[in-house]
Amino acid sequence: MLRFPSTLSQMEKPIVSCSNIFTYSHSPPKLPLSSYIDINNPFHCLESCQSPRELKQLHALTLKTRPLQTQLISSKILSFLIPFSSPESVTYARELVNHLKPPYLQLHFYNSLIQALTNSSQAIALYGEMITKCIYPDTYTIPYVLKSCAQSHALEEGQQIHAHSIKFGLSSNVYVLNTLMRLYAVCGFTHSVKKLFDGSPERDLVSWTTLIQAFVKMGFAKEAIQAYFDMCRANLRPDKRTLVVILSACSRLGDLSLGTRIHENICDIHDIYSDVFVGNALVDMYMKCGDADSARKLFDKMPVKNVVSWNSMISGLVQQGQFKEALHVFHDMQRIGLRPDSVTLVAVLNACSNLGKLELGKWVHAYIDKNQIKADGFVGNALVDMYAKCGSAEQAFGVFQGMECKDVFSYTAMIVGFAMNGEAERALDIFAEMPMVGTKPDEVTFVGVLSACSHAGMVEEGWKHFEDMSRVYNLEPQTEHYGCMVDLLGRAGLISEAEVFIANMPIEPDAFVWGALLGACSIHGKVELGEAIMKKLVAIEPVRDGAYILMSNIYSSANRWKDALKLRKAMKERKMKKTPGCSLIEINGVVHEFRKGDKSHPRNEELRKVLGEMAIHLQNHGQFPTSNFIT
DNA sequence: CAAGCTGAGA
Repeated sequence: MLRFPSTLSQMEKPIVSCSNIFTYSHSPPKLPLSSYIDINNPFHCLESCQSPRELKQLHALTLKTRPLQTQLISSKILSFLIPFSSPESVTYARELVNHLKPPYLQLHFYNSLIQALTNSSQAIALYGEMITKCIYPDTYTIPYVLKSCAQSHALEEGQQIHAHSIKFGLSSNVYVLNTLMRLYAVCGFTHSVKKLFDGSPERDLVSWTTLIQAFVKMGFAKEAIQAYFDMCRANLRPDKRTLVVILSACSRLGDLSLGTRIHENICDIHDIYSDVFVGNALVDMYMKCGDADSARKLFDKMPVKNVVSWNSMISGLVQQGQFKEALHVFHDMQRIGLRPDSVTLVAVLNACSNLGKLELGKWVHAYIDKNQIKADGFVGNALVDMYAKCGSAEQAFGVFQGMECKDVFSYTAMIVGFAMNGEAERALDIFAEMPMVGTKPDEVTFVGVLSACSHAGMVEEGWKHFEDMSRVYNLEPQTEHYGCMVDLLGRAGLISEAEVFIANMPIEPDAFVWGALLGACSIHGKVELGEAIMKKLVAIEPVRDGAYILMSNIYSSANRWKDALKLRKAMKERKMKKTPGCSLIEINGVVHEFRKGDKSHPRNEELRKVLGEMAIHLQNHGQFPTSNFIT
């Protein structure tokens, strides 16, 4: 006998008075209950039930009037409930299934319920109960439950179900194949996906799409493209979903010509502008391949745009270093009244970091608080980075402390942030916390750590961390790390140590490393060594101006004006232009940009007067600017 | 008896 305590108490009340479930709309209201019920067939009232409560009343009533038919009744009610997918009806149905026994308990009840529960992690448990009751899966059960496994990354359960699919002879079904492939794809087992695909007698477009997707997800973009061509060769035409996946492979490869080719193909086959997913994938592809103009053109032509379309534009521009343009697009987005989501805000914060737009960054922070967006993960990390790069290490630290789940990126942002703002000690304190919370530093973290040591002149400490990289953390130092070490040694005046260090490098020193040593020569006035490094640097990257400038500064400080002039001339002959020195400051929301030699600022005269006074003030206190202070 | 698998942006 079923027990539904709340329902029973409901049932004791006069049911007629509380609803119209047993009546038809034209029925007179106040007749006794018995006159509405067809005693021979109480189930024909089912369709008039309008709420779970009414259904429970009918259920209770039928159980009372027909105590010998509880199983039949429950299964009838269940059949009626199945098409409704509201949470209440699912809960009720799940309870009914618990009490049913074969032959009333049918496979399709489980199938429907498992499907309805795919998002709730109960699907797997229900599948287990089904097996316990000796009801065995068919080609519908397996895909539903596997979908749930894939969603919750339940690899072990998924593998057991994989075994079931073989045991019950279902593994040649293409839906079973596709969902199995999906399971292994989300768990990162690309090899298993490929093996399943290759071993299957039947594949459809979904199988190909899933295979390509698996390759893309794990960064095998070339294999993804290869599979795409294989698919075309097998005479299958891509659909919208395949195209989205293959376009993202082009994005990752940065292969503009392939991406453009696929774009042209799409125009032949589909009306692409009707699908916002394809449009977004195209915008993203053009952006990641460096063609911002084509991306913009496509974006403008899209008849339907959503927040992802805007985000693709904004983050694409940020990635290309077009920060001001990115903020322009963001303001357009606000003008049309589209609400930014966390992805938008991350991109905007990134632009703020690079432009020093502290005010806008603060606005984003306020927006995040006001809209109860969690300042965790990407958003939290972007906030920390923004405050740090805008010079507010304290506020960066505030956000950092408030974050519930800090990952490597959070720690790295904070360490680099403190290092950049001259707080080497605090940077190293944060670094020391990492082992305590079990977060493993990565290569970038060490760039922060080493540069902190470098700026604070902590030679010993720097050496220790550099050695720990490979010894403790199993990280191979890259040229950036060698560059930091050269910088650390060089700044501290240990130039010959730095030279030995470079000579012993296991990898080829690049411009970054030689540049650091040249910088040290510039600080310590080492002309001959500088000249030797200069030659190497020009050989590695002849178009960059940095080496020329540094070297010419070395000549100038050694009063070798002729040599300095010669270098400047050589630059002119090679048509190299010096990248002008540039600084930004934001006051009351307006960014003021100053380039070397630029006199265009409206308050230029005043600024120069103040700078002159500051120079005199500094000199009176024994500080002498090393180069032209006023330019 | 009813039903399924695959898509975008940090």
